[in-house]
Amino acid sequence: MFPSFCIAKASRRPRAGNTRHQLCSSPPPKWCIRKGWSLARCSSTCEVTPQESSVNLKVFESYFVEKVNSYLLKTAEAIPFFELYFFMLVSQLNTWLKNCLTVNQAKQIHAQILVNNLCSLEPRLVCQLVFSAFNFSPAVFQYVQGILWHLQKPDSFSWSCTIRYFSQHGQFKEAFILYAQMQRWGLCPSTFSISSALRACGRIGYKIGGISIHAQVNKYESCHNVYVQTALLDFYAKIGTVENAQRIFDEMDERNVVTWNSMLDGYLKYGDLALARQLFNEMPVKDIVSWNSMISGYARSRDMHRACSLFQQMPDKNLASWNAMISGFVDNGKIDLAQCYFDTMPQRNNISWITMISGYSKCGDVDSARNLFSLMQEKDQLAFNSMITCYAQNSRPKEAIQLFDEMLKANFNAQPDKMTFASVISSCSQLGDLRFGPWIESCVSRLGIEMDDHLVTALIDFYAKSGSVDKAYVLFHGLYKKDLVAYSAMILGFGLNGKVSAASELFEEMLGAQICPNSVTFTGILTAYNHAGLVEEGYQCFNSMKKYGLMPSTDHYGIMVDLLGRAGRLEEAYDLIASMPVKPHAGVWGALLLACRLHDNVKLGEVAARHCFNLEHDKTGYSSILANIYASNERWDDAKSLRKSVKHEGSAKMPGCSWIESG
DNA sequence: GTAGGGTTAG
Repeated sequence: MFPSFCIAKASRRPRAGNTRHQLCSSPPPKWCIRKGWSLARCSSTCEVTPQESSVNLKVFESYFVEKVNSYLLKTAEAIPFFELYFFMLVSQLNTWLKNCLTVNQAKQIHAQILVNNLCSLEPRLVCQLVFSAFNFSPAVFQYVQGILWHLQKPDSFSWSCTIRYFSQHGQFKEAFILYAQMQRWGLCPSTFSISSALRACGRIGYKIGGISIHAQVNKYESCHNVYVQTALLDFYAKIGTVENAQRIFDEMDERNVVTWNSMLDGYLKYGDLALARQLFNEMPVKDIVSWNSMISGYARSRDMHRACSLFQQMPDKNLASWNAMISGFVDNGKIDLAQCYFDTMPQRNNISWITMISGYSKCGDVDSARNLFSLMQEKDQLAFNSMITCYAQNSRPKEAIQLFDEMLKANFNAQPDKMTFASVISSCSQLGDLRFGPWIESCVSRLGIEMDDHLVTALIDFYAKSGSVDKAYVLFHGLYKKDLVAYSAMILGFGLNGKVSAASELFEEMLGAQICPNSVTFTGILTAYNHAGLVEEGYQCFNSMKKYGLMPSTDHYGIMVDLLGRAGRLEEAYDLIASMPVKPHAGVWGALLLACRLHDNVKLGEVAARHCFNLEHDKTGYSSILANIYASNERWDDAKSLRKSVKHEGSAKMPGCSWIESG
């Protein structure tokens, strides 16, 4: 509970002769107790439940009550107690602020700040709110913004702190909005609000924002400040205009190691490794960041040899150095070496674990990923996200959703965010059950997740794959920016739902919007033609892939084989498989086998089935199709002996489970 | 105060 009574600055002089107010009358009053001497509990103004107990204040409070009662008339002795109480109250509020975790708690503490007229604590509250590790939902942002707007005294420091905190906690858009608003309040931005806002613009690639700040910087004296100049340099390096970064770098009177590092990072992002290495060699002082940046630069360009060499040469290594190496091995498909470094490193943090988990996820080793995840001591939001993503991307949607449930129950440090939902929604679309729709939407609104284009695209895929293509299209229309992924999802959605003309129109629209299709887009459009049985259009589309610099994948061949096969062009389908530059997987031969079943072709059916048998351990489905082909051709003996041999191998078909019976 | 290492959608 909050302290049982309120303290406020005396707003008017108390009436003379009233002993109750004698305490405040002389010397000139500083504070008085509003609710009288009985210290009766104020109508409970607040029910904050801070993490730390308020025992000290409570102890003091009872002591105070006792003292006040016994010294009721001895004004001079009561006042020091009273002031002390006030300071304790402030310190208690500070403690609570430190532990304030939710907007609700913040609102309650804020109410107490206002009621006690302790407005000097408001900036603290703002900073604490944004500094806390809890989720930065739009509600928090709005609340913080509200406090800043209504500060009794516009305070540049609170604004700057808030901008910096938002910028440091990945809330870049918010940081920039606050930066812009700050100036509407007539506050001159400090050098560190400028650099924070620039950082925010650089991170989200908000070019206009950063360039405006650059233009504005000249208005202030800050244009010669090394931090501001470094932030500007870094901004241009991040958005990829290295020439501008270079110009700022050249014109700087004073450079520190961060300036050099930012320039180095610019070269590395730009992909000019030789220039980066030259700068690295020229640096007057290298710190650990310089070494780490250079190592990850090499790792990103798949030069693990040079990365290793630098790693061995560097005078001091920190966690980031080891993590950069692990990440490099993971990105280069060397999970064993990554594991080796992971085992060797002197200390690990969550980044090390998460890098390994995502590494195993990328190579499809879900069990190893799960094993690492379960060994993690403190699972944070990103750890849950990486494991959920691992399940989602490795076709284990049920486990993804199960883990999401655990995450909701687990703890406060791991609240789902939009990245979590991207994978959760993806899992739901794999399950293709429309009933997940309302569940997703209620979770999203309950947790205050902002629906960005990324999430909406995942939802488009979900609704399209669950059969609600109209809803998907409505969402598609509402997208802020329709990108390649969104178009591909929608085209596939139309394709799966048999809307071939809509798919092909959308494909044209996408080309008109200068968006270059990739292999997923072609999967979508080919699926559409396949569903409609449009062989010629399919062929044309398949052949046009080269025009976009794309090699048809095994999946694309599979769709074409299916399309040709269903149309009865079995020989052609077989020739297409024979012409494949890569080895066809069982899906491709399976498509031909199915087509042979459809058209009762024993000769090709046997060939296709033989390939399927060689490629897949579980032969039951394929042999069942082949047996059916035999039966249709009245080759009862062959059908019988095939079924018998499969039974003999101990993998008898589970009754009613064959995917072919329904297909 | 600035910089480096990790998790999203088709």
